[in-house]
Amino acid sequence: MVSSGASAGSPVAAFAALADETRWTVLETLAQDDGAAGLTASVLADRLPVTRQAIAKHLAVLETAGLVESRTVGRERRYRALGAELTALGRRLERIGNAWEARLTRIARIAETLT
Amino acid sequence: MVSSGASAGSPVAAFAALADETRWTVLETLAQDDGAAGLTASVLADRLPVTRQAIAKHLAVLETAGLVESRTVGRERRYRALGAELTALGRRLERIGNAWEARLTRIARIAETLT
DNA sequence: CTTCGGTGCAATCCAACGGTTGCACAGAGC
DNA sequence: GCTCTGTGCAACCGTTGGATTGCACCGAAG
Repeated sequence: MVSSGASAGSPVAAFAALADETRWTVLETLAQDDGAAGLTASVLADRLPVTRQAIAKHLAVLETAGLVESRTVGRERRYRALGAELTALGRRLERIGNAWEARLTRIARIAETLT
Repeated sequence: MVSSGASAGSPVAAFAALADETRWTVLETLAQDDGAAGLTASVLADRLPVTRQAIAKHLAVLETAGLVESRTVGRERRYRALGAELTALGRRLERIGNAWEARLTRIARIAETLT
């Protein structure tokens, strides 16, 4: 499986998922309160000042972005934060930034040689 | 220097800046074609299928997020991509992801001990 | 001085997004 | 059986955001 993770294809979708304050709060709440069992949308809505449906939408976005995982227990759906995906995304950003910097310094060196 | 960089405060603003395809194209174009002189909004608009004003807005967003730097030459404004900021943001993401993972494994170990 | 190319500002348009409310459905517990 | 709680779907609303057009301004070149 490659296509659904945050480290796949264009990272823009993942960044869009991370570009919302409420979504970050959801992620952090999941990451902190996670007892490997996961939290339901209702529980999250109970702790955050937004409706359960809003939370559900955010969870859907996060799951599509691959930053969250869900498993259905009985009639309820528990969500877990996927820190590894976040890490992968971070490493990817780091690589891109380094590549740009490298190009800059290389050009600078060439310019220096020409002087 | 703390408030303007992409690595300051909440990273949400930086992610919002990175959550747009056109903005990424602008960034990549800057990073590739950069001859240390930088590119103007007009030049960018010439290469990308969007208006100069749209580019200007994107550049403003990117500069606010600290991902781009501008310097005024004559009557024109040249922009440079700041790869280092991107790298810093990436490292930050990496750290958060690792923290979440660490918490998970710690909880898992405790659960194992209880069994 | 006049002209031309690069910017900046403001108004406008439309799609996407976050959030809410309401309802309908499913499953565990009495 | 009935009830109560957790989900899911759909419609709706206000705001944000990407993009356009139009105009005014300023600086370098003729």
